Amino acid sequence: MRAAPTILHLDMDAFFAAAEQASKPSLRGKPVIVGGLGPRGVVSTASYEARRFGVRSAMPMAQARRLCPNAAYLVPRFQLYRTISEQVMELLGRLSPLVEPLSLDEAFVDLEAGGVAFGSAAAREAGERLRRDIRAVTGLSGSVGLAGSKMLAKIASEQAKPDGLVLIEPGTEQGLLAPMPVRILPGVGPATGEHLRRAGMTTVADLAEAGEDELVRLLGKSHGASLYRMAAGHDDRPVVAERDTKSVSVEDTFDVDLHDRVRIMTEVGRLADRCVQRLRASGHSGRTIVLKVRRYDFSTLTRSETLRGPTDDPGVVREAAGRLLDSVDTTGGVRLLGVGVSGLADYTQEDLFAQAAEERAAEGRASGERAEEEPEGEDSAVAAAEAEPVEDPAQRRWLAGHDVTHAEYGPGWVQGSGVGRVTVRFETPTSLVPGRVRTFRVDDPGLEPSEPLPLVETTEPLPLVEKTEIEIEAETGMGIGMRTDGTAERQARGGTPAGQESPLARRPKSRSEGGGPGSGAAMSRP
DNA sequence: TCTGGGGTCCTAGGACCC
DNA sequence: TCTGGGGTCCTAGGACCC
Repeated sequence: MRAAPTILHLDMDAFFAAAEQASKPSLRGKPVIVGGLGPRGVVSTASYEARRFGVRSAMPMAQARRLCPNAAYLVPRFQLYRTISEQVMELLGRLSPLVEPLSLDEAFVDLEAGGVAFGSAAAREAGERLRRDIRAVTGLSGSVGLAGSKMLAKIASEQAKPDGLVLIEPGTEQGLLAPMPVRILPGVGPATGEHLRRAGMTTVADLAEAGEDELVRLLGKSHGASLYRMAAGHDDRPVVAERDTKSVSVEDTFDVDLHDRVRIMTEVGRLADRCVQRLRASGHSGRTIVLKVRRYDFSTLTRSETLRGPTDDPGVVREAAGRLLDSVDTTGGVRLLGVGVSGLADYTQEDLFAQAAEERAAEGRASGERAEEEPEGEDSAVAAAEAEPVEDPAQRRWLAGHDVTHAEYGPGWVQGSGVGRVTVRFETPTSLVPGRVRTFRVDDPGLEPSEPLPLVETTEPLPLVEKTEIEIEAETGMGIGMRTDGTAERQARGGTPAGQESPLARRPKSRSEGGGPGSGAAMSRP
């Protein structure tokens, strides 16, 4: 707990929905709901206009449609959000080297470490300037909390929403915290909240009065002790810039439950391949393979197997996942399947191969031999992706909200599609009035998918051009959490030999199917 | 038309080892 | 033929967060 409010928490307002409104003038001031549009989708983010109807994050989409039938329903466009996020994080980086991103739309910044503020006045000024800069660069609003600890900075930004700034003056924390409901404390979710309520504790003051021993007795040593400290306003957690990834996983919820054992095994194989692609893209291999199965009744189980050493071989992960599936009873039907890898090691098998090849090459030169190139087998995950159905113009999916360009009418976005037709609204982020709507056949030769356009007019173009593959990954729900600059990041940490190609750079431009319902939906809690 | 997808951390029991 | 006490790894599940 520091004596000055120099920990800043930034939270973008209704981030996904706001980004869509910024890029689609006809949606400004209207309810917008971003999330999975399939039968089992949930809301990722609702615009403030939609929240007035009671729509909330994590709500089933069917319920949102009942509450707010006239909203615009859009599928998330992660590449757009990621691009905006990078711009925002860049602005944060100017304040301090200590920036801790929590998600695409949220981060802590240590202003003292950046030397930009050591007292209240300077901190407030930095926060207001940041909000202005974010609006100027992205066209979006963010809320800022300033306090002497992470917990309070986050509570402050929550109070500042939307589009505001709240500074909690050190010394006032206790009085502020005491009457608040326990749920505002980090680590108190539905289960703990209910647990505490049954014990007669509903406010932070109740927790502080109960004492540490009582909370430890109720919630266990670690949870109880940390909660007691939080309730007393004590939070010394530092802002941490870099965190090591601990696991990589992918999962799919199916529109209808799967019963056929062969189909289930096929899906597990596909998930294993996708998981390995992501694992490699992140520059890791891993030892423990995890299979996740959610049954028809929503009961969820996991099975795991730890290998003797780390792998990033899709065949190995596939087989392990398959063995794990063999031990699971799937009668009754399967709603969700997932494959994950944990116990990560820093280097990919590719790197190890490359190192081994280099060593052999060195030996070869010494003995006058020529070292063999590593065979192509390493890319079987990519090969599997290539084996996906080839794009057929008649089969193109026009996802609601995605950008398109028409040869005659220019840039626009998909407003909806069905029964062989696709409806497009022709407008851009900088259109002054809502654009005109036209309907085409889904196989109209003049219609093409296109990249998101910059939200604000800039002197320099946004770096969107070279990210096509990632965009496609995002559409199919495969790109979540993947950095577009993974190689650069690793180089910055000295992890990648100079000149080595990013795994992403070799990814084929296959528009793989399977972006099922809600695939790609991620949370952006308001 | 009830409940997504990607993570993190913690607990607890059993195996195994010293 | 009573039965010690860790430490660490592995597995499974649960809570929580965005």
